[in-house]
Amino acid sequence: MTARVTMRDVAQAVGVSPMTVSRALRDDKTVSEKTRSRVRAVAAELGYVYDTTAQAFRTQKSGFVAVTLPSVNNANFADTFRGLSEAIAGSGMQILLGATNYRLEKEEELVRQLLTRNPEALVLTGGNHTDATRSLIKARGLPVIEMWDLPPDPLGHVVGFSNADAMATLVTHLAASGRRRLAFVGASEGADLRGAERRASVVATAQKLGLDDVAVIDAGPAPVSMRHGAAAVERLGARLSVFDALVCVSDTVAFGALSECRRMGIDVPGQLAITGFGHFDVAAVSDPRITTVDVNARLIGTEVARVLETVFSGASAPLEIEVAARLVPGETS
Amino acid sequence: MTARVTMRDVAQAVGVSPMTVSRALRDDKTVSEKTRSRVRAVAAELGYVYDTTAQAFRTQKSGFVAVTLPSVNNANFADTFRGLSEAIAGSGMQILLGATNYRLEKEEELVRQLLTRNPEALVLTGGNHTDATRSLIKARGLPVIEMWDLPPDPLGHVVGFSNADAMATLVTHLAASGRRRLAFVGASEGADLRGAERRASVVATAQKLGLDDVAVIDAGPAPVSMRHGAAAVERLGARLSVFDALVCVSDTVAFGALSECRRMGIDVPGQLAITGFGHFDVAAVSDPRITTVDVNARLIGTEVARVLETVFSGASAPLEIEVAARLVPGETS
DNA sequence: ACTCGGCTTGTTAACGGTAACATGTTATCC
DNA sequence: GGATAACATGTTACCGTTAACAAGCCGAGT
Repeated sequence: MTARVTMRDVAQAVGVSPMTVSRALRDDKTVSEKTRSRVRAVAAELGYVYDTTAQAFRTQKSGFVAVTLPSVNNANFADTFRGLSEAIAGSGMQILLGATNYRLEKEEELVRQLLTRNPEALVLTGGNHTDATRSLIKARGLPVIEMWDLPPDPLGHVVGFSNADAMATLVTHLAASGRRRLAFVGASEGADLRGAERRASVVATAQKLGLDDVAVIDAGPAPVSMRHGAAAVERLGARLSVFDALVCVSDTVAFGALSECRRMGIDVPGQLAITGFGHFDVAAVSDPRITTVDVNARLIGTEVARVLETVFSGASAPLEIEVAARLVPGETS
Repeated sequence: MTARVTMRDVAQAVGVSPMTVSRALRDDKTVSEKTRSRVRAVAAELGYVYDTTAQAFRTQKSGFVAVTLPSVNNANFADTFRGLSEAIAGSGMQILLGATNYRLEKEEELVRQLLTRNPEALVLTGGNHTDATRSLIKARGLPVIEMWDLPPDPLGHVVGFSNADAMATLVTHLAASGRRRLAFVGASEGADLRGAERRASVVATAQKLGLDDVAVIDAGPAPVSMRHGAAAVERLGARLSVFDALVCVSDTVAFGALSECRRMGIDVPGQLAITGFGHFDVAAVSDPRITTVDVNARLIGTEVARVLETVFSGASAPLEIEVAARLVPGETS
């Protein structure tokens, strides 16, 4: 294995100083066109590969944006990630991704790890963090964006929507079409915080509208999947007839519930309404189509990218961008 | 903004040399227990954050494993990613992720970019790469793993399965249950290479078994989604009756097709069989359950992690690990 | 008491770039 | 023609950490 080719080698081959090579490769306007092209050619010929690590070290700018997501295995978060990656690509920033598995302690560990890489900004999902996470971040003083939520006490910038408001709209829609006996199907207490917010909102809105008390059905630990939704309905069995609407924490759960209802011969929406959350493909394609809430996951990503651009170009005041979440009526309600 | 806290500061506060701090923080056994704990305490007190960039630079080991996936927005690849991340977490390696959007040129650009970060290993999806990508990688001489395929001429290690064999099994299964007029629903030519392999295998196997010539139905550019599957069936309309089986490139497409069939009142599997690929949740939960092929996406990830461990502990010969893909009969065939 | 070896700590230089400043070189103007 | 500006390139030092080697200290063995 031959030693790696550095700028020094390229410089020597061209007959200039390493500094000139550095400038030529970075499109610094002070190098002559002639020199630049010679440097480029020689660099390619020698198989020179730029060392971003060295650059990051010297300039103290890593070129990284650290991002934490609860899970990549979720079409919504994956959409956000994609929107963010694609929109940020042009700026030369690279994403350093970590998954928290819906756990704040894992998030803390992750943030700790990510910070050692000197990211130039930090993007977190949600507005809930351990105290240690919060102080770590504050001490570091780097730009932070919280997304997917509208935290009451944000760490910095925010790009999100109100899970509570979105759910309230959904419950109001159900009430308007005559549903009164709601059950909320979601993850067990604790883990999924946005899910918990949705649950609380369903309970509160139902109360406000004078509906029956909402039954809370535990579909298992977060992240709850299609299988969990199906299993929850299966476990309910005949007791299902007590309800006239299942409000599910996400479209995946709703789809699982819907499929199981079909197997059990329950008429949706005749006997039972089912709603989801997230506007996943499965909700739009399934038969019947599932009533859901479009949270514009991809847009959240691109908006985060826009905030980052603003921040990197030297912005000051924390931005708070609210992304519209809108009801998407389907055939299950 | 106060200047960042470095090892020098910690050293000064403790009254030792930076070297001792370095050793203490890295669990070098040559520091005394007393010194180590003092260093730890002071570091925490001062809010010292280890600088991995500097370490990576000095040691010429980045601690990164570069990974390219066609898309994160695909439950299979997301599973692989998750399996890999979780299995690799203990080794202290961090994943640097990039998405190719199913395009080899994008892969090349990505590899080029990732290499500037000095990854210690490179994990690529599939065995197809541009010539430039291949030579870039070979020149660098770092460990490579190709996954999700069994390339005839691998760059290094391999963890995958034969898309062709898996599809052949599926077609054989259809033939055995009397289906003879197959249509393959997949992405347009060119983009999705594993999809193309599957298509070729369906065509070849049908021929070998003496079935009718397979119709190839273009559902759109990769990645093909549920919506694409539904739209393709909708476009076919009455012409659908020509076939007795739709072999779809993935479960998402199959689910879209299935849903549209239901809307159109087509009896599945009575009039038409539908098969998918990938063993996504949606295939297992939908009613009817979709016949599919389980490719063990998560296992691919964990196996890749195992290969990496082997490589980092100084292995030599290229490993080729074949992951079993198995038929999962459902209710749609 | 003296030597030797093991344990713990310190010193030096370097990893590959680039900011800041210095210097050389060529046009431009009166 | 000489001064001045505009452009092109070079020099120096440093970013934070650690490998390699040097050195101090202490107890055991003779």
